[in-house]
Amino acid sequence: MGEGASGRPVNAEAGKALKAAALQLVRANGYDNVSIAAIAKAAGVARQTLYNRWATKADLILEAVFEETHNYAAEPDFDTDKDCRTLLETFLVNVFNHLEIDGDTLRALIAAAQHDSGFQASFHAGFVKPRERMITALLVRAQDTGELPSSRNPETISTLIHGAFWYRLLNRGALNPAFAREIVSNIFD
Amino acid sequence: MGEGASGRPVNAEAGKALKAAALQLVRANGYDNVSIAAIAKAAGVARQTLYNRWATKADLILEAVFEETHNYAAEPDFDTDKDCRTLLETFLVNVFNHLEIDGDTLRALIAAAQHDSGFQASFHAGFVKPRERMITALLVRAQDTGELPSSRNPETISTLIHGAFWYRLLNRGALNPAFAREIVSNIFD
DNA sequence: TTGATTAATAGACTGCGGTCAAGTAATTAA
DNA sequence: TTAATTACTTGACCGCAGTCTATTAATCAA
Repeated sequence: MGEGASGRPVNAEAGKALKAAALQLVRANGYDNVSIAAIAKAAGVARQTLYNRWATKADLILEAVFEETHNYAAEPDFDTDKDCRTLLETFLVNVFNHLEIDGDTLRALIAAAQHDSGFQASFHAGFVKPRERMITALLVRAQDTGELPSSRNPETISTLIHGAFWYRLLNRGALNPAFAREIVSNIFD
Repeated sequence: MGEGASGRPVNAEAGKALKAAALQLVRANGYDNVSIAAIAKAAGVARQTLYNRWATKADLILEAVFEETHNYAAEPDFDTDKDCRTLLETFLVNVFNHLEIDGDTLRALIAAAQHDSGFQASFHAGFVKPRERMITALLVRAQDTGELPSSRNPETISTLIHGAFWYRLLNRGALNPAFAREIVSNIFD
């Protein structure tokens, strides 16, 4: 057993090239206008190599587009003396901002999750659940500081917040700072 | 000009048969497991006849599944002396109930709207917008009766309510009376 | 060097949604 | 009866996601 047991070693470059090509093509042309074949061709790799690494197109795009998202500005900064209300609002503004780049892709991934329960599971684990936890944690903290009545249920409020965001996204409504402010105001006022 | 100008008349039976077959097959097997060809075959009609009437599979299913929904229990009953809070809660419970039949189909239609802007438009006009208006009207009434502070924005609250519902639906969470109660409680308490 | 093992390639294949074009059937007007 | 018009049928066609199989390439162990 052990790591590199035997056999031809995996070409790490191929995986990187596929993710890079997928990212570039999808952002340029939109999820539905980019074929698996085109991504493989742009990466200079056989189509089947792609399927060796990811089960579906959606799995590849999820990883390609959102592994870089983990880096910049995902988690809200807990180590400030700002109040939770402000923390939440700026967090939402940041998320909404990023969606100007990847909003269309995210819409396509949510759609893909609806007819592929395998992808649904990884999408939920890799995207949905972590964001739910961030907001819930922030709300719990708001209860600690007394900004939010302890009678409210943080999970439910988290659902309300994410729901508003998904609803606007999927119906192509505006996701701007004003909307972030309005959500926050409805939670805290 | 005028109605039946000339030419072979439309066979109304064909349209009905297609909707009936679509309804039955989709509820039995799920949206993604029913092909256009299967629906046409079950209706005893050519595939092209289907495309004479509807632009896409989604358009047909939307009409087939939700024309009967217009009938039973869509609008909340405004002519009672119940308070708006109760009205909203029972309305939500009714909607959630119906989703035990057509929830999967609705998920598929929301997904379809994400990669077809033509269908997106008709789905929004025929399904999304009417329901938004129902809830908004109910909330305005709640402000009239004083149940809801007039400082709140009914449109935003409507988005929060629908969003929570969509979020649960798309993430396959439970849509039960307890959730309806929790939503209402977060709006009115 | 030889074998076993695993990766990568190439290409055929399936089923799907949707389009297109040619032919046939049913109706109205002349 | 004939011509025009419109609906319906039939079957070919396209591009796509995903599967399958046979072949070739790279590595380790004997």
